[in-house]
Amino acid sequence: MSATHPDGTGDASGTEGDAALDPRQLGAYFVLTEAVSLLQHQVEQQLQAEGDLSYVQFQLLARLAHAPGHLTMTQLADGVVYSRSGLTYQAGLLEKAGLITRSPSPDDERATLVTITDGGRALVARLLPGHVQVTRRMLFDPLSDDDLHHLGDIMTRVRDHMRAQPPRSAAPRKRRPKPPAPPPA
Amino acid sequence: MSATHPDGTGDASGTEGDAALDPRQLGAYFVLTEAVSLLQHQVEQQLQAEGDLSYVQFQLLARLAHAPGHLTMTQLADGVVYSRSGLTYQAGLLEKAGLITRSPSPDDERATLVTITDGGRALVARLLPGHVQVTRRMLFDPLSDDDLHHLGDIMTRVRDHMRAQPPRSAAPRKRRPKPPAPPPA
DNA sequence: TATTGTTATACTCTATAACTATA
DNA sequence: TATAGTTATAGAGTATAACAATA
Repeated sequence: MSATHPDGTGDASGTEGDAALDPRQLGAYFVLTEAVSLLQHQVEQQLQAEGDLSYVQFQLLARLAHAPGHLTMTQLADGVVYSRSGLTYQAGLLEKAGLITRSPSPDDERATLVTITDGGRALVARLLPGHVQVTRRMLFDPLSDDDLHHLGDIMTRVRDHMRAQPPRSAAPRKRRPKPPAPPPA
Repeated sequence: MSATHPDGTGDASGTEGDAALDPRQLGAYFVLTEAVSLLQHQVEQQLQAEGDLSYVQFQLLARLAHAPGHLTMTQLADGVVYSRSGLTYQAGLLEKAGLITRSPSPDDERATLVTITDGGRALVARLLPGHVQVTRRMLFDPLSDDDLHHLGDIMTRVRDHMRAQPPRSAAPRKRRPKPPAPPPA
């Protein structure tokens, strides 16, 4: 976190070739993220309080509960974004809690099949009403049927658009290469 | 979280006393959180790559940049949700990076006034175009003017509704009380 | 006594790289 | 060689509680 070149040149405004967001877009963006952040916070509170689960853990369980059969680790990770090791960590916790089981796949010996247990299903079932209640109270109470329709429609298009986006080479700088330190002795 | 279908277990539906979400609401909710999660991830990547800032840090700086004068720690924390100590931690990082300064308030000797430095403003200015570009590419490209209007309107109402919500006593269980261990000897 | 902010500490989570084993 | 998953480890972030200073 370095304030690289703090040269005070006001280069924020649209002189860069790429058009900037207009105020309405910026406003919509800010209010969207703010609202979702508030919602997420409440949801996390509820899941933690009633089920001792983090949001990610709930997502993983819900995903498994909705899936037809088993999922491999990779399939399970897909869409929950983070690294393999992160999933291994969470799966370890969930397995220790008796909410899922892991077993080798018969099709591909490298793969691990993840299965939700009855306990896992029960927990999801137990948490879902409260989850839904929070969501409704926070998100849907102020919305009309028409709003709901619009919101679902809009965000579906946005989501599909996002999913279709290529990984985008536009990541200009890699974190920091960090030369490998020579091993001692 | 595939937005689409509700769920096979059926235990979400209204047998609990409180009305459950209907499939369309559930779908809208899932797709909303999924889309925002994807967006946030991209935004975080960009801020990290181009400015070595976390999203929270950027939010804090942006908040300061927009504020008329100084903000106290408490004012700054408000809306970014987390604990005082968390803010102190982040403020420490930002101050060390020369992006903000902290000074005692003349009005209230207990309070600390946070001020964004020129370097901080410059950094925000430098990051904003890319930030905006990611946001536009991910969020606004697939949206019409009409969509944008609806989205802003809807989420503003949602946000206001959320902000107006009382802290809600409905937090049934506190984390875990954990009895204080008696100090040894 | 209540409030503002800091500190100390413990814990959770995520990411990177090295590793094993299968394909 | 590439892929699936795990492990080790390090780092960032957050929360809790105890604390000091001020209102």
